[in-house]
Amino acid sequence: MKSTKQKIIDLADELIRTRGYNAFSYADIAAQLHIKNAAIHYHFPIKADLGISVLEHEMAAMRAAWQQWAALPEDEQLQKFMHTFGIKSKEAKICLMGSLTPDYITFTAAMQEKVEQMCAEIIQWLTQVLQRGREKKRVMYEGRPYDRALLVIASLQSSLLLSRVMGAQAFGQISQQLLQDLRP
Amino acid sequence: MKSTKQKIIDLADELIRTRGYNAFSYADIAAQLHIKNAAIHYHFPIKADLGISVLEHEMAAMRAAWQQWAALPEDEQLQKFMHTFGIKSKEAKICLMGSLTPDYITFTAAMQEKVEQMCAEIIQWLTQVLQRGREKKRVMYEGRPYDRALLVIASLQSSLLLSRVMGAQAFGQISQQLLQDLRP
DNA sequence: TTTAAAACTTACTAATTAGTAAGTAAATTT
DNA sequence: AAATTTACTTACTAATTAGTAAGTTTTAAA
Repeated sequence: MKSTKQKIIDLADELIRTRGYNAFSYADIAAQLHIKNAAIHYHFPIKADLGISVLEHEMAAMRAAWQQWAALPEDEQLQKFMHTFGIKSKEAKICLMGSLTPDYITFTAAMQEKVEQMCAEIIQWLTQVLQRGREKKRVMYEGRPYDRALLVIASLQSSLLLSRVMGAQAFGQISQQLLQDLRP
Repeated sequence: MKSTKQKIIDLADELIRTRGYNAFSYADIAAQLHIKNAAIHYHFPIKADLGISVLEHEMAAMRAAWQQWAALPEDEQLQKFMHTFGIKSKEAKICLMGSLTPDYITFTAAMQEKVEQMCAEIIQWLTQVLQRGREKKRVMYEGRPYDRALLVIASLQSSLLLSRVMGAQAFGQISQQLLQDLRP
C-alpha cells in the first residue's frame, strides 16, 4: 500500500509529464486523491518542494536502471535507455527534461538547480556509455562523446514532444535514425 | 511605428519563448506596454486568439525566409535554418515548437491545430530540402527524408531547451554533430 | 494508559487569473 | 459637421492560485 506522500509524488509526476509544471495545481491532486489541499502542503510546503521530490524520485529510478544495465554491452545499454523513452511515448507522456526545461526560468533557484543536476547526470551517463561503447567498437560516431551525448538526449527528448503532436510513430522514426548514425 | 496590436503579438512571442504559454498573463503584457488588461482583450478576446496570432506571425516570417533561400544549394539552406536557431540560443530563447509542444494538451482545439500545422509545415520544408539535397549529393544520410527531417528538427528544438540549462555552447555542440552526420 | 508526534481537515486569505460590460476619446467616413 | 467605427479605459466578476493557521483524528512511543 502506497503512502499518501508517494501517491502525491506519483500523481504530480504524471501531471508534470502530461500538462506541464505550471499547468497543474494542488487542487488537481487533492481532487484525484480525495484529500484536501492542505494535506499536500503538509508534505510539500511549497510547490517547488513537490517538484524537487518528483525530480529526486525520477533520478533514483534512473540510477537503479543504470546499475541493472551496467554489465551489458554499451550498445544494448543505449537501446534499453531508448526503450524507456519509447514506453513514455506510447503513454503520450514526455520526459521530465522536456517538460521542465521550457518553464525553467519560472522556477525557484532550488528547483532550477535540481533540473540542472538531472540534465547533467543523464548527459554524464550517456557520455560514458558512448565513450566506452566506441572504445569497444560497439558504437561508432565522430567527435567528442559529450557532444554526441547531447545530440542523443536532445533527439530523444524532442521525439516525445513531437510524438504527441505529430503522432506516436515519430518516436520510432527518430530513434531509428539515431541508432543508424551510431552503427559501427 | 508599430501598432499596439503588433506590440502585443511581439511581446507575447517573447514571453512564450522565455516563460512558456501557461506562465504569462495578460497582466504581464499590460504592465510592460503601459496599457490596460482590457485593451489586450479588445484585440485578442481570449488567450488562445493571441497564441494563434503569434503562431501565424512566426509562420509568415519563416515562409518569407524560406523563399529568400529557395535558390541556394540545399546544404546552405540547412545551415541558414540552423543559424536562426543559433540566434535564438544566444538570446536564451527557445523555438515555439519547444515552448508549445509540452503544454499542447492544455490548449484549445483551435490552438492545438495551429501548433500541429506549424510543426507539419516545418517538417515538410525540411523533408524537401533533405530529399533534394541528397539527390544533388549536397547532403548524405540513410533512410527516408521525412524521418531524417524529424531527427533534425527534434535535435534543434531540444538544443535550445538544453542551452538554457546546460550553457549556450550546447547549441553549437549539437548542431555540429548534426551537420557531421549529414556530410556527404 | 497517557503522551506525543504524525497526518491530516476545516476554514481561511491575498493575489492572480482570464474574461466582460459599459463608457469614452480619437480617428475616419459620410 | 454629424455619424460611425476603431481603439481604447474604467470598473467589475467569478474562478483559481499557492499558501497558512488552528483544530482534529490517527498512529506510535513511553
